[in-house]
Amino acid sequence: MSEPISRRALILQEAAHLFREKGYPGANLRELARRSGIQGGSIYHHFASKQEILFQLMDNTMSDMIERLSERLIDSQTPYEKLRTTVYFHIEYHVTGPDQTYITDDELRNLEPENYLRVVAKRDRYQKIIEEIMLAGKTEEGWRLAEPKLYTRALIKMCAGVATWFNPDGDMSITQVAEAYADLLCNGLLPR
Amino acid sequence: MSEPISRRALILQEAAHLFREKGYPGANLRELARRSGIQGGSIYHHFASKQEILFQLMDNTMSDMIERLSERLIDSQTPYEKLRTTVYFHIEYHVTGPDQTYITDDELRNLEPENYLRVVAKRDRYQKIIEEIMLAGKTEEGWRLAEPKLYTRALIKMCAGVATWFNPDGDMSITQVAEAYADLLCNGLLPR
DNA sequence: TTGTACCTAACAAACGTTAGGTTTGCTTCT
DNA sequence: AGAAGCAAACCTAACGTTTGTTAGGTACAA
Repeated sequence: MSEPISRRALILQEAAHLFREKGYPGANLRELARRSGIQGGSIYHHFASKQEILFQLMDNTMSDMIERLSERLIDSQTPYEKLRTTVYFHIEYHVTGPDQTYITDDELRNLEPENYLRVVAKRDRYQKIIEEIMLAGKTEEGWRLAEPKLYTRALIKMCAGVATWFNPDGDMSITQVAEAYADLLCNGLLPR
Repeated sequence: MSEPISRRALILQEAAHLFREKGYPGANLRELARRSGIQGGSIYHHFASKQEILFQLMDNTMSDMIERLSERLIDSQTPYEKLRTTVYFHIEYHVTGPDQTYITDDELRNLEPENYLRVVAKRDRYQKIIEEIMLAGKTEEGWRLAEPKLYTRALIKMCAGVATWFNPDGDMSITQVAEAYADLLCNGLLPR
């Protein structure tokens, strides 16, 4: 079945959780090591520095998001379908991997300049994918939007925000939330 | 005109800025003192601890938000007007005081249990105000929303998110952005 | 003279990081 | 098969620095 998780992967996983709990500067490597089942110093056998752990975490997540969203969009034809797919994906990805996505959305300020640029570049690529959908919707289906970039950001923020309050044991499923959010974006609050 | 700012207020202001820059655990009191024009230890003449600075910051901000939003809503009559007013206010408040609002939205995890509860209580009061508007819109104007709480959160997240990218020197004013966001919430993307 | 506002210097603890040693499992040679 | 070699994975103990916080003092205005 699934391979046994490598220690390196385990450290990254625990780091995501710990960084979300305490923030990057508030998390310490001894605690991270403990949760990963090794001693403090042994972290450095797998990573060169604390900073590298953060960078790998964020860089991996961004790559994964771009790849997975692109895959999903292949099956969608119209801009309308693509928009709904994107809303679904973005919410689902944030809710299922809340640690990774929280770090990636929120710890940019703690990246050293070089790492910062690389992660931001990937984030911009991801945004661009959604922006293109908005643009296509405008030209092909007459969507009512002046600034595609503006609404791209609105979509990203509101969908990412779901992860901060969503409760798997609550009375709404991810799909139901995604449906509701997609409806809001498409049709708005006012009656038609 | 405006009174000379008290040292205490200055420290809070600089703390908001510093905490946003580095995160609460990443910010240190000597740097905060330096920016406030005093020596490290002197912070403790004004505050009992680093934690108290964070709490005062967040608590003040939440109180201010509740008060100011309530004031603004007095002039609005219909749920429709109230919704637009809320969108305007929430965006404007986040864009004009990005340090305070960022901390308040983001540093909950670093509050000690007692402080946490008090700030969350105020945050919930703020949310409740918006939720009531959603509910009124549904019953009085037939808005299309199943879960008012759901859309309240969507509104809050997407409007707060503006502060992360808004540029006062860019080619859109706060008002223009607010207009666009309010339109999106009311009417959605699809043509009518 | 009394209290507010601040400074200086130090404390103990916690931090990221490093050096050097030990264990473990695999490969290679005889 | 068994010994020898080796690199990866990990441990232990320590380093220098930074951290929040405190104690005790000074300057000054009411």
